Amino acid sequence: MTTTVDGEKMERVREKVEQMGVFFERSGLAPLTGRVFAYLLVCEPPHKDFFAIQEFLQASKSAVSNALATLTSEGMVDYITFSGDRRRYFRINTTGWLNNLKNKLRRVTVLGDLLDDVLQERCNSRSPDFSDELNKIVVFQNYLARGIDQLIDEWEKKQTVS
Amino acid sequence: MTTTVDGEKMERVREKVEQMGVFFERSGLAPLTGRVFAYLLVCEPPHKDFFAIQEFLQASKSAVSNALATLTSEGMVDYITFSGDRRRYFRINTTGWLNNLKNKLRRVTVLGDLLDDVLQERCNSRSPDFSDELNKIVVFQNYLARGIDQLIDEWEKKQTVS
DNA sequence: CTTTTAGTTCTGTTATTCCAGAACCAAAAG
DNA sequence: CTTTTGGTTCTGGAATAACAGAACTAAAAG
Repeated sequence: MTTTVDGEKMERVREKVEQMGVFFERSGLAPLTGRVFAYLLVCEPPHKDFFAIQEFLQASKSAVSNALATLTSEGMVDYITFSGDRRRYFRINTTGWLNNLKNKLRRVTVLGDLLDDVLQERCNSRSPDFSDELNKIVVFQNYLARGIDQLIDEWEKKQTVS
Repeated sequence: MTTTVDGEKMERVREKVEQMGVFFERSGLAPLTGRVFAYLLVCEPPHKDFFAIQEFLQASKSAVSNALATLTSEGMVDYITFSGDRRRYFRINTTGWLNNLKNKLRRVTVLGDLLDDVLQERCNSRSPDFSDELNKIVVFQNYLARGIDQLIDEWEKKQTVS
């Protein structure tokens, strides 16, 4: 029996998937890939087989397959199986995703490194004022990179304790 | 007189522009827009007029114009003028860029907020173990968001002192 | 061995992004 | 007022990304 309450919940889920889908899209995933990930985050139970995903998102097999392939290769999704059922039940890989998030955060060093090269090149230029301001940004980036690394390390320490 | 040394320097500049251009591209800018920004970072002196940019990047007027328009509207670039010369000399707006970087960093809260909604929806679901892991990610995100905010605030405090 | 199922890979189409070229505009110079 | 200069806006095309559909594969079921 499908009640009105279920229907409303369904509607909220759909909205959530679109909303979060856009977020993941903006953070680098293809539109459908983002929505697959979003769906796996909000669906109940939190693992779905290929067809259920395809059905919910009204997408083609190939698109879903590719989306799941990139997500699994990124470590953000994996799957479980149940004996006597050869379907794969895809789900969020929380630890993989977390590592992903951490790695992205640690990548704040990159800009600082690039700018460091620029400063090397600029060291005897005729515009020291600009170099100074650039240097300020380098310092800021390095300061933040260090800080973020430290935050992550501390958090990991806390995790191993508890 | 163009010496070999100048030529080598020029070559390094070109490489740098491509390299950094890719970086800015990956961080959301259109390819040419990224290279314009990269060029303004490495060029000497660090301000160039429209034609110089166009010339260096071998791009069309419209493309350069649009690139500069988006960069200025983002506050990452501005321009100076010199009396008796109606050209605009475009340059990196270091403070605007820094604000940009800060704002992007502060946006780490977004994911946490989105996931918080998901957890609300999940609160009486049949898979508390997954909810727990999701919650762990929410906590991590919030922890980091707070930490980053604090890092930025502290850095700003240091700046006002000196 | 044949068929079905679960999913992948290949091929082509559609949509979007990115840029070039030309028309256009405003201000300054002649 | 006309022309030149510095730049913007509009229009179309080429490259790329995202997806659909069909062909394909491997394993399981019959």
